[in-house]
Amino acid sequence: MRCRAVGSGRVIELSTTIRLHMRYSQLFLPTLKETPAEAEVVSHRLMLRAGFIRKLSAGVYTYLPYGLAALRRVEQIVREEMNRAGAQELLMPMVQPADLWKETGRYDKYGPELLRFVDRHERESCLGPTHEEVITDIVRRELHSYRDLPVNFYQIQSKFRDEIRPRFGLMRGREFVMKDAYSFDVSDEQAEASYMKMFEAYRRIFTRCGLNFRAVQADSGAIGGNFSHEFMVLAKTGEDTIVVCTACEYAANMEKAEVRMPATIEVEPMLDTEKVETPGKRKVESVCESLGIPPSRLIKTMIYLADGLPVAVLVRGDREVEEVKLKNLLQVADVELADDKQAFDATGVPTGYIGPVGLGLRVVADQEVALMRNAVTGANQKNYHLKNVNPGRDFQAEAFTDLRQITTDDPCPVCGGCLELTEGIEVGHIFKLGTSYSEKMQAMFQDSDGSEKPFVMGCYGIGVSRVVAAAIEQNHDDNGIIFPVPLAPFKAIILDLDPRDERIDGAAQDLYRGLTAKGIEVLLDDRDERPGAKFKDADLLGIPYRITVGKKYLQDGFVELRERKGGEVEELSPEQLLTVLPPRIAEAINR
RNA sequence: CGGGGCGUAGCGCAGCCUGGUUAGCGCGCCUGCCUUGGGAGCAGGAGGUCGAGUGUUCGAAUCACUCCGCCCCGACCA
Repeated sequence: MRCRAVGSGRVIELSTTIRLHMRYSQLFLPTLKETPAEAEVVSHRLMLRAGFIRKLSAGVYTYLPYGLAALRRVEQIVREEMNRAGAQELLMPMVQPADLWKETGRYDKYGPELLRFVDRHERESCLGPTHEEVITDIVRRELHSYRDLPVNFYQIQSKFRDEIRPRFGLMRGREFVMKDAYSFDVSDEQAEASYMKMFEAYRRIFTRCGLNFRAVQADSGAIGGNFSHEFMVLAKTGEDTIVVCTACEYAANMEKAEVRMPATIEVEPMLDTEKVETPGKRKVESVCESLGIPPSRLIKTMIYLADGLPVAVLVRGDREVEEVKLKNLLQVADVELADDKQAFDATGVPTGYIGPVGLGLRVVADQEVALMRNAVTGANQKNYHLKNVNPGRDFQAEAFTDLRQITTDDPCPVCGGCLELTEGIEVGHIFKLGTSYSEKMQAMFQDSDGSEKPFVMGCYGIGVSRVVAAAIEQNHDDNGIIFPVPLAPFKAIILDLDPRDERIDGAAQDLYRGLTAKGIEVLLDDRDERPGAKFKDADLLGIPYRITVGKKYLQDGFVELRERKGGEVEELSPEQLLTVLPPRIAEAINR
């Protein structure tokens, strides 16, 4: 069987649709006036209040019709862009045999996040947290020739990861909807081309979703090169801190952001070391105060336990150690700041007076420390510090490298511009996998020269349900959600302020039919509620355009149009509204 | 898994410390009246194994122990 997976051939469209009742009185949309106590972050609170979701158990939620509709909006955009990029959709099983996972060694390695269980025949199984094994199995069975490549398969599916701590509603659930894609190529170069295609597709997806995001370089680790990116939505409640450059495109995870070595070196003659008494001065601040020096003249000595073994870590007094960088340098699984007792046990010196000079411990230092002249450090003796300490002359370190947290005072490592710190929500992650899975699973194809080669793989994830949460985190106000138009389940809502008044009700109904006929997804609030309740719900639900039919219509034949995200109320005749609104919505979607 | 906290009506909470009648309040829900431009008002009503179990006691929502569930903070990640 030969199949061309990518190409410009014609395709058929089978659209997935979600139907929502368009009359509020018929729609199951339970909104809440009060916030359930469990919800801490905005998106979680608003999703509960606006009737998106209800919790079944920790990290596991039911999507109610309105929430499902929002999810489908994101899915639709994802599908369109994945398809545009030449990927093909399939759907893999959620329950997977352990044997497959044992082939790659991940059955043991994956950890407790992988929910394992046995079926009635005592066969070991697991719930798929990701699908590299399954897709690689498919490909090795079905694809055998370089002529079959490249391919990229994706699915949109519920994943289960038994998270240590589910939190923030849909932001970190145990069950969540994910789009995962896997590419297979003949060579590294081709795989990189596939990667770039996905990078582009992701940019388009998140742009179309109306999100403010950045692609940040992620840990390229063993693979090397720039072939792992995380897509971060900038929002206050993000779980990661990221640094972004105000001048160029640079963005990086705080943990990984490289600090640029300062170009200028202070040239200052080295003075003789001198011991000074500093009784009771243990904090950087108090030492500096009593000696009359700025914290940048002090070398701070932190004792860490690296997989349980003590290491001294040096940074300038005004800097903070970045533990991820430290962990990577030391090549250990875990680093932890020693407490006072552990530090004393390791050095024989109370914390506050520890220093690198004559310290019988492993010492690693931040690169900046190497540039310091005549610095102050602990004297390794209670109540004493040393002045005029010089790296190289007075102590050695096994490494002088980037070990500290980047700050907004540092220049952008790419262009030298100014940096800003923001919180980010990771909504997508793409990386080049190489041949590790295909080799372990013996997934080979025959190349044009007749040789057998392992497929070169890439994998690409999007947290679809998380995108919905992120969109809300980024777009809300005190009154509720402000949906980006492309993600809004309904583009407009008509407030029928008095369904019992024939003229008002008639006008509302006419508008409803008129907009529907023009293909606008509109919600008609025909409930027997007081106006206040309707206004509140319309705001809470985040519907982009609100049309009010009330007294003003009786008086002068006008209905009101207002954008949810703010702005003026426009008074229009129903006819004007029907001509004005549809193009505006179309423009907002295609922007 | 470590640290902190919570579990009382659909939701938000009081009561518990100091044990003692029919366990309260607000919102929501039902009925009726009334009202209709930012979650109205009045009247009536339904709704509770007080998370579960064991113990202490004449008597437990209240005290003790065990378990379960949930939330928040840390290490993981879409």
